[in-house]
Amino acid sequence: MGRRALSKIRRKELARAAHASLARHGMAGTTLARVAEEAGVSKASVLHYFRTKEDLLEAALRHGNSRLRDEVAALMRVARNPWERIYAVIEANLSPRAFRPPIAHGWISLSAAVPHNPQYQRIQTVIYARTRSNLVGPLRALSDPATAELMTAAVISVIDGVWLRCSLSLGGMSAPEARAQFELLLDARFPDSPERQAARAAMAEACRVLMASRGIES
Amino acid sequence: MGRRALSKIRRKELARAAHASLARHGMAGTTLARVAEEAGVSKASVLHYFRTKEDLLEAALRHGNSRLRDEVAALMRVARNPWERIYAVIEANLSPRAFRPPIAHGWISLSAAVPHNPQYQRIQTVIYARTRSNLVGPLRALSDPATAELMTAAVISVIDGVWLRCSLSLGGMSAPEARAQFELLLDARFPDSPERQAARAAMAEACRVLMASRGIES
DNA sequence: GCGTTTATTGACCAACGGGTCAATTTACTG
DNA sequence: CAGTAAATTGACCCGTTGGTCAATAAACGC
Repeated sequence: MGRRALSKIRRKELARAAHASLARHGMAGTTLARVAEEAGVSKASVLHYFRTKEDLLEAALRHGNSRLRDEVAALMRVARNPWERIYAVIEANLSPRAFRPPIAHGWISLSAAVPHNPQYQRIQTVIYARTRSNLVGPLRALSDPATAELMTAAVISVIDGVWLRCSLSLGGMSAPEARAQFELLLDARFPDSPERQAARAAMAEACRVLMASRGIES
Repeated sequence: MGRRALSKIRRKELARAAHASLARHGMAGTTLARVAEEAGVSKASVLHYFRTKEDLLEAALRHGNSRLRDEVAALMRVARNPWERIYAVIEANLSPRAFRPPIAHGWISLSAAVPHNPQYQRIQTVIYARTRSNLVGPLRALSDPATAELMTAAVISVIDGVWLRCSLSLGGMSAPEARAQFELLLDARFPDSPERQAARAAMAEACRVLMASRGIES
């Protein structure tokens, strides 16, 4: 095994460990020692692969987001029309793999750090732009540009809102509850047409299949 | 001046200082020394009024929320019908006094700490329950119970979403943009009736008057 | 096999954070 | 005024944390 490949693997594993620690213990509780323990290496080793803690957390942020991004990408590849693309984004954000209190908590912890770290801010901007792009495209196909923009912003707000609520574990925001909110929001401009119903069912099923194939239960 | 009253005042001032530090420097950057500096006292004095840092931050959380609560309460007293009560909640959450990146940042910072502190969790639960109650009441008067519940949850999600976006200062979520999202959401179940239009205008004006009377510019 | 990277680690360090304490000053009470 | 309680603070303590370093072990190229 090449040293180069090993290095990549170690970095990935450390990013995963950092993300796990972030999810379980939050930003304050995520120390180099804990990440090292989680990864089963020494603290000095962590610093060997990441010069600073900020670098490590940045990798953790990218790692955590990559899971969601892959989820969205997988469903987007399955989607065949605008409605399916919209539901691909929604279902990916509610998939049992991602929509869980610890994951949401890690996400919020990093969001809280964004104003103090330009690098985090850049990453967040990219994430935001991608989600926006994924939504505004299909919505433009279904409505006028202004409506598409507004609906996109509103859908993103609801995503952030339900994720925040999920991270707090208060009243335990569940995926079905969240789904109902998205339906309500979409109702504001779109009738529940057969195409929309079919797309909703198709993407929910696609998400279920993807989860089941990975052995993840909802 | 009684010692008792002085103590109350000092605690309030320290809570304010802690909240200000939280808004400016986030949770990690909020140290006892910084709060002391912000309040113009020594670090030991801070510990004299709050046995522990957790106590201090709890007070800061209550303080920050009390401003929003007072805002909502003031507008709710002005409101005379269900629609006005709904817009009272929305406008209070978008008032220039509260809807600002630093304030939102402080709020998110504390939200990130909620899973690690039962006391914070309890406070958040109360805040959530109050907002919910403020919304579900008027909504029940305008629709069936199930719709009222769902719309309440969705409005809260949008509130949290726009606040989170506001705290990130990405794309700079503005109050008008946020307002448009609430309008869109409400459109899902309610026509833009004359009553609704009148209430919207009335509460926006009431909020403006309240702000102006305090010398706060939007 | 040999020299040179690279990985890994324990030991160590300086900075900092929360929290304690004793001492001094200030304000109330009788 | 005297005495007591509260306020205020500087000095100090100690655990933790991010980060450094030199030493050792492993892996690679030749």
